[in-house]
Amino acid sequence: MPAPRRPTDAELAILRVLWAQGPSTVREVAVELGREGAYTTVLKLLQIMTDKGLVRRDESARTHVYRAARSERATQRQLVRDLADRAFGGSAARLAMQALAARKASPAELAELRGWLAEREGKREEAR
Amino acid sequence: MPAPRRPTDAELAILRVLWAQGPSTVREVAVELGREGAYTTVLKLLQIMTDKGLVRRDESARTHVYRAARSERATQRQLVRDLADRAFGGSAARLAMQALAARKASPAELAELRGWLAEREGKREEAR
DNA sequence: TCGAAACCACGAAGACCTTCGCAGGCCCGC
DNA sequence: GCGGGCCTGCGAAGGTCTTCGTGGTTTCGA
Repeated sequence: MPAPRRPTDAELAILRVLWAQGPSTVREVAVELGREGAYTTVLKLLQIMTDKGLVRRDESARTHVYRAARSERATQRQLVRDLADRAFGGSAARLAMQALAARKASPAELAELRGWLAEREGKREEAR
Repeated sequence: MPAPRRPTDAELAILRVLWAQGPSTVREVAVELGREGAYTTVLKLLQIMTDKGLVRRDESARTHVYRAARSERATQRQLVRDLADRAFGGSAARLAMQALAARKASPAELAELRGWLAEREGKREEAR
């Protein structure tokens, strides 16, 4: 694969449904998106995404079933890296700080983040 | 302003030059981008960005001077919020953690981040 | 069996992005 | 004064993204 292009907005919306619901038919995706009326639009997008390798299609049944080709985490990491490069001089840490400044995080999330940092700190200590 | 659309890749590249160098002419931007040969492309982009309100143009001299309309931080926050909504269910904290996992941060950056978190912790303590 | 419903493929339309060539105006050095 | 160089505006070409209509096929129930 020659460097997977970053998913577009519409593609990402579909991927989110697939990640949340698991393998789904066109109709299931359309319903979840609240776009049941635009069935063929969703279908076309899924066809394009299949060509791009963003999703895989199971054609064994008459009604095809689609699933995301890459995991949510892997895609998130790609998007984050991309944004870091385009707008933060490649620095993920600066991106992280702007993220926390841009939007309030719940106490639970902050605690998780602190824990994550503490663990990393521990590893650095070990390495000495 | 009716919600400024997210800058495209080419626009962001130009904005980065303007943030780094301050108000600049088309040529200065083109040179910094290493695209002096594509002068009119840069010019066109700046004209479009002026129409969109992404940059402001000083036409008092024959050679126009452009400057970013919004600060780097404000734009970064917008982009981060956008990405959080599109790919992280709106959670900035999860975005931040993925960012740190996706790309190594320098010790200095990690220290800064820890300090930032500690400060926030302090504020929460005060608030009690 | 037959018609409606559901499904897929395809193509085209319209919007945006990016690129670049060309034309016209201004300014400076010779 | 004039030619070359630099500047801007304009428009069009080519690509991608998103939307949707049409048409053909399969399936299922009355």
